[in-house]
Amino acid sequence: MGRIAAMRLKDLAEHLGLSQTTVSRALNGYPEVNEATRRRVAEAANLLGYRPNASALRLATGRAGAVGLVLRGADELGPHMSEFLSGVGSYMASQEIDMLVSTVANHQEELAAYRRLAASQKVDAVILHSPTVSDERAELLMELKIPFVLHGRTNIGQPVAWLDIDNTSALERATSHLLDLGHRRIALLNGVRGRTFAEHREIGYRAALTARGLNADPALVGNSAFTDEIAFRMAQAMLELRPRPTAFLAGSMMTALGVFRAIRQAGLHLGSDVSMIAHDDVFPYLNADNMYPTMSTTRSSIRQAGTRIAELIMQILAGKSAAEVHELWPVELVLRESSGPAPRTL
Amino acid sequence: MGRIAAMRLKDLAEHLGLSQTTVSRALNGYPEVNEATRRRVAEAANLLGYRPNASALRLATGRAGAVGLVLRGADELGPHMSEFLSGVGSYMASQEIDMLVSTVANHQEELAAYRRLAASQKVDAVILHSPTVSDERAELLMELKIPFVLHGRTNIGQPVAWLDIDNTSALERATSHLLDLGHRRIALLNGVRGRTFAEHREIGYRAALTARGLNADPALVGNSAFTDEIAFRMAQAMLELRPRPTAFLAGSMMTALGVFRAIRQAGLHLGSDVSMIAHDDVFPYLNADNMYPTMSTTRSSIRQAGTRIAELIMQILAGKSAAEVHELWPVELVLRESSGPAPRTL
DNA sequence: AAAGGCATTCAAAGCGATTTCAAATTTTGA
DNA sequence: TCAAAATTTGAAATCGCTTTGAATGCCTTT
Repeated sequence: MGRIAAMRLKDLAEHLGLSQTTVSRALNGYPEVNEATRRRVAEAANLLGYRPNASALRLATGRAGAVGLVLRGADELGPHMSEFLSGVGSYMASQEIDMLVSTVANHQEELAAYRRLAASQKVDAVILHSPTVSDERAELLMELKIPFVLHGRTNIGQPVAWLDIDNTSALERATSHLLDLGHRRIALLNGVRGRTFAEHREIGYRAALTARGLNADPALVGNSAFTDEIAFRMAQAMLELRPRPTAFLAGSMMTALGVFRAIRQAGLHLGSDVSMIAHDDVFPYLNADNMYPTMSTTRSSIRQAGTRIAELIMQILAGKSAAEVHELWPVELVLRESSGPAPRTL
Repeated sequence: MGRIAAMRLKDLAEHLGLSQTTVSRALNGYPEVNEATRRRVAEAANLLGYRPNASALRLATGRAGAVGLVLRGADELGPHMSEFLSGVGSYMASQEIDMLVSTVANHQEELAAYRRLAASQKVDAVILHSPTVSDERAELLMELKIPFVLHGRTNIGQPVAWLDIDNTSALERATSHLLDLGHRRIALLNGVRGRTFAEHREIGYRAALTARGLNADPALVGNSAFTDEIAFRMAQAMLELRPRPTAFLAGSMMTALGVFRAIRQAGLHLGSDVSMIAHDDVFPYLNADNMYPTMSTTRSSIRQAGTRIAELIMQILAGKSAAEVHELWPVELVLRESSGPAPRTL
């Protein structure tokens, strides 16, 4: 109610006995203003805590000073997303750009949300994530002419700015390593079907198998969201197969926790009876090095990706062409205790 | 660059052969407009995808249409926060209110961030979280006259709108239950010192002990952030004490994972050699029921709290007095396999 | 001494909405 | 039938900023 009336440019100008024009210019670093005046203005502004009204500034400049992020299902704001977000945020904060986070219930609503963002001009750009192989949202954003950077990759007609990690190569190397250790029945707990990253991972997995003349057993490939519970169930079922898998490729650390539990419940030992390599997005609160046994991982910091994507967004907004913004990050393979030689007997 | 020129009120008005005034009124449901015209306007607006420019609307109405959330450390955007946020978001989305998330490096920056939000009028209200017993940020927000709802409680001179869970009672009941089971050396892995919720939990813990004529052993009380790694180290150290603790109260599910690992590494069994009751904020991807053994918990959905706080914010903005907005939520005690009778011998 | 140039400053016109106040039209009532 | 009231519309002011174009004063230059 009794909101304090924030100081306006006009007030500041009157206080200084100057015109709004001059004060505005002084604060925004325009050259045509006397150095002495500029200092005087800056000092007063600082002292009185003046900051331009954001809405007015946006209206006048036409820039929203914000980037949007639409999350599907509200659950999508899980550990991956929050880690990614804080990466984005740490850079955006330094640029005084706001992050506008909205959540929607489903695909249709998501498309509607982008249309709304475009029409109401609330954001200058958008970060698009978890793309499918041919992503409708990306097409819509192109059509709406709202700049965006994609976290991941997709195949639509036009060039798109993106940053992705090399999932194919990561899984090919992880799988090859397990094959080197003598494993022949290797389970893949992958992300949901249709997502580009999941497809890429499966390609890498199959490539490694094929290179040894092996075929993937469909019973050993699961697609699902990355929660410990689903992973537990899938791993449990797979461990009941005969011959059972001797190794698991887990799509995330949450998945790894579930698999781990299934292994233990089956009375088996991780690292000897069964091996596991998990993908690690590097969560500060869940460290592969501190697990017991320590977890072998394919590792890539999703937070760093967020920070970099924020930088790329700024480049796009500065006029760089989307066709020139592509980054494919390599993924480390870090071997620890959870991956060992295949057991002699099953 | 070649941003598509979004349709303006003026364009829409011209298209309809009406004045901006009438169109604006028609869209905003003012009574003094002919029903036929209103329908015609609504139809055209819908067809042409018109939405008011957010900045202009905000400037004209003086309402920002957004609530702010400042996160300290960017790490603060961990699993708790993201779960809370998606609770907030799900309600805010239904009200067409944006969430403005910013991250800061430390306490000083956080205070500065609030001053900035106030001066630039980017938000109508703020959600304050993780308060200390006497929270400086709350005082600042009062001073800045920026409405807010606190997630947790604090003690400053003036009345503050808040929603909190009953941490004291939760820990008192959990501790009492362990005492009933015969445990006498019960470790408390609490949140960082100074935070209200951590103090409240310790009060509950001590109250239960005192009721049995026992004293808390300082060596069995740890204060830290809720990560599996720190919890692992603390639990490990405590398990080396003689006599060692026979039960743990874990502050979060992440903490529980670390304690669990320490127990296993010490060659002990959870549920028989050592008991544990963990606080569960209800993460969809980490379920106490699906752990092995299943985890006894004090449970309260942090997501639901977020949703409710969003509602409370809207009430505050609608003019409800902060003094009338207080909610203390009970916490469930859910007993599962991880808490059992104290072992006979140590 | 007049003119041109430079450094500063300012008045006023946007930006795209809402809202006040007045005008035009229709309806009502006597 | 005509004034008064009710209904419906519109012109213009306003929100707080940026930015254009003009104005001011002071040096130089010729």
